[in-house]
Amino acid sequence: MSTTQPPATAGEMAGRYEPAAVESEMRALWEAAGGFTAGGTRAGRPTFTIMIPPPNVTGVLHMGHALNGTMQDIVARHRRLCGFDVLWLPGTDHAGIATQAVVEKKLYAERKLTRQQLGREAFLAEIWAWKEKHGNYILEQLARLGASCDWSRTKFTMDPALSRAVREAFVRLWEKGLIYRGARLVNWDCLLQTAVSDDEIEYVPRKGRLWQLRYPVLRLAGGGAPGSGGTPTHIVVATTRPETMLGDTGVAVHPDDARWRALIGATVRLPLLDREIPVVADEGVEPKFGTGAVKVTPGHDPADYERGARHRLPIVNILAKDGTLNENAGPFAGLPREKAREAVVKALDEQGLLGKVEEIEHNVSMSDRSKSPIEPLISEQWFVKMQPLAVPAIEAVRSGSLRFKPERWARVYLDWLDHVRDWCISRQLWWGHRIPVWYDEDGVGVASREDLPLGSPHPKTGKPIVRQDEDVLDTWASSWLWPFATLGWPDDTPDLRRYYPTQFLSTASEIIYLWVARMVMAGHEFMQQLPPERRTPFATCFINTTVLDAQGRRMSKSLGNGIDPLELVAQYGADATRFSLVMLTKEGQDTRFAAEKTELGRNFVNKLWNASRFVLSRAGRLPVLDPARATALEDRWILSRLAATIEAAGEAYGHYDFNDAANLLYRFTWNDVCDWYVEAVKPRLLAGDEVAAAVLGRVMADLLALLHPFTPFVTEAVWQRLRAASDAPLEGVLAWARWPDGAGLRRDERAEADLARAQAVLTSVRKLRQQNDVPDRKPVRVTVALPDDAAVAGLQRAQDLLVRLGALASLTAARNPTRPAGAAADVSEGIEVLLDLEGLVDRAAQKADLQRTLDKVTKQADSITAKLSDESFTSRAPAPIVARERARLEELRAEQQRIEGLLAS
RNA sequence: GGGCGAUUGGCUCAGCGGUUAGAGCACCUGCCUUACAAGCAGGGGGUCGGAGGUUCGAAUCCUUCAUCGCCCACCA
Repeated sequence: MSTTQPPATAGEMAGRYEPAAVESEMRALWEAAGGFTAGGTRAGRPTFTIMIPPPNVTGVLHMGHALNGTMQDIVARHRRLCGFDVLWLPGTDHAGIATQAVVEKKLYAERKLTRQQLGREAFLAEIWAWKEKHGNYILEQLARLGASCDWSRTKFTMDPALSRAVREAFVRLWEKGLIYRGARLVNWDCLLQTAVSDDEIEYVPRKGRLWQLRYPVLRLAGGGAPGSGGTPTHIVVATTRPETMLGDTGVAVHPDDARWRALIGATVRLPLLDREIPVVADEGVEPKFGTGAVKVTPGHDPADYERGARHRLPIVNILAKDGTLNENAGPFAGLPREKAREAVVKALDEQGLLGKVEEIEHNVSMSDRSKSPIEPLISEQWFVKMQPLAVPAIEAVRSGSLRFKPERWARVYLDWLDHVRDWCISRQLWWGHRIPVWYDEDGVGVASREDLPLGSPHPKTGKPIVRQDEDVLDTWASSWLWPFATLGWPDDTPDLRRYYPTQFLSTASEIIYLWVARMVMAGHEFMQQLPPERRTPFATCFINTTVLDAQGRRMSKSLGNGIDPLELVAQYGADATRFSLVMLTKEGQDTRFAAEKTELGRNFVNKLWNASRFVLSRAGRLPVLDPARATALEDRWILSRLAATIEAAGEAYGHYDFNDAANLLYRFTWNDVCDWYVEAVKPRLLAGDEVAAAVLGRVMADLLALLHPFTPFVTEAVWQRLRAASDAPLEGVLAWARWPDGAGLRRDERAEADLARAQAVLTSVRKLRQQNDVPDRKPVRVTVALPDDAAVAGLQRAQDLLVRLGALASLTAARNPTRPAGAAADVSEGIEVLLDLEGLVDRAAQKADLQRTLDKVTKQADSITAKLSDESFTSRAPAPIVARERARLEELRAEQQRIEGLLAS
């Protein structure tokens, strides 16, 4: 084998932008320049803070993260360019259940060990070891997308400082009486053996059965015998979970239901256990469903729990924590719930107490985490009273200290807060913040900021402490403190004072309840040293769109339809991935995405790269622009367009309208700069024209800054090259440069109109060339007829440009020029363009084309004529609108005449 | 059962009361023009889901229907 020099890649040879090398080079450049650490030399400036929604430590970057990270980075980079001291703080969430599950699985796969076998301490050590090894993976992935986070301030929800904050918050709430422990019906995950919150369950439609069970009536309300007066001897209830009948403590019917009214107040016998239970009247029963009679199982159904409470029915719990039936299930004790269901049905059937059985589709509640069915179960849990915390969180939106974008999400937020329920914060897990409550021998609990060693005296009772609560806190009990706990709270740190509250939170709609609302509550509850409007943890909550697959389905692991953002980065580049996402993502609108769509961004980045390559290689030194010397039409035009673009882009960025900003910059870059300006100026540039070079230098520098938030790598790379070639005093690193201020630029309406007219003429010329098989570079004599003197003058100002770009032998412009015989003709915008072909014209194609234009114009003219002859329009529409229609009609008439003239000749 | 969103060229989406409804992709034609074929030039194609209404004027506002999607809700 012979060794050879690595050849230039095919891509480089062909002028293709190759992102991989540039990206790592630029990251190194930023790193060398000090990285994106907040404060430092910018300590004197106004701050702009973004807290990353901490992804799970177990996480792997998916499209949602990529989109969210891109949005935050766009804002961070834009604000940095605008001169702010930007802190974008990164970090990860310990994600209790998810992480514990990952490590448990690994432990079992590798060493056939369960966590119980290992014991609490050793198991936690395993998780920490896992976290140290893999915990930063997702942040590293984000960095590859270009995220300009302050990596020196990276936080983790179980860092000692954050853990301290969690404990402080718990104790404060405890002291205010907002934390209580109680036996409540919770959503029990039998697989993970923990409670999960309402927000962590989902309803999945499943095929099931609706069984009718017959409970014998023992005696009527007044003590009458069953069946007397024609009353039913049995009450028939319908259920999808027959095994829960073992926990029934009543039967409910609607008070107005004629079928059962006679049984209200009666006592019935609960079969199998021979318990006597009452029949109660409850408005909440839907007579039309099932049999109209509902078994009431307060221990195992949330609706029944409340119904039972209304009628003071006792609660019987028949389930153990692992999902098997307990001693209250009598003969069925010890059976797993599925087996118990069969056994109960069989037993009832044997006693002739089973009624109709129907196949139905119904919603089954499933645990988000384990995907196993949720069993509502009474258990002792810790709760936070939410009502008092919700009040200021509602006020935050009402007063405008918190804004949602799109605004409609505010209602979702408010609706939830209006009906907020107490938050079950205890989890029967090991991985998480252990509940800081200690008990004495009588079981009297106390919350404490400091650990209470076993044997030490209980601060209230004085009796020795015997144990700490076994449970840990819900993960959200740490992440709701994220906006300030990451800055050092509860200590009064300089960071906390400087960077709280934050300005921008970007997240997904799914966690408005779980996270956003709770952070606002926490901000108002725990940051009371600040005035109320400054307690709100973020000024804007930006809700991202959902990235769907090409068929419009959610991307999910189980469907396998997800796209790995890093594969896009590898294939198309980080800039291309980011830019494509922004171009395809309109605020508030879900996005259908397929990998190929990244070509959009890749092509754009490539275009930008090549345009700059051309300028930098052909222009020589780029002098500082003196706007006074930029007198050529194309120069005045592009500078005017630049002025307009800076203004519009600034506006769009400021309003977080990223899609608008990207579209606008795309068009300016591709159409205005590349298609027109660079083409117009090529000969000048190659001839060493300094003004053209200076204009290009200015346009490029400003454009790179405008695009930098979207495509940081390529813009930085070009900036570095531009800086080396330019006499302008450009900052050393684009990432910390200044946002274009438009100095020396102004809108030039006349230049824009002149150029638009020239573009129309040129398009006609090119069209005629193609129609008549005239090669692009063969010089042609062109005559243009224009509607008025102003247009004629305007076209004359564009003469040089037209001759150059259109390869014209001559250009004649007048209102009514002499028309050369045998010319090819085109009419558009009231401008008639004639190409002198000395009779070599394809008459048929010509006529067909002109006829089509004429039809269109005639149709429009007719519709305006009708409009103008309508009295109600002319009298009621605003005068300027009517005048505009009149003017438009005149133009159309003139155009009609021109075309008719051409068709007649 | 409520709430929200969507329905615009073949596809994916902009436009959200006022001239001729736009873009990218795809398509047709001609071009390897020394920045870019991941490109250049030119072109064709939609009356804006259906029906009603408001208005001088509606893709844009209102009502209603249809279809699709998301969220919330204790129909056992």
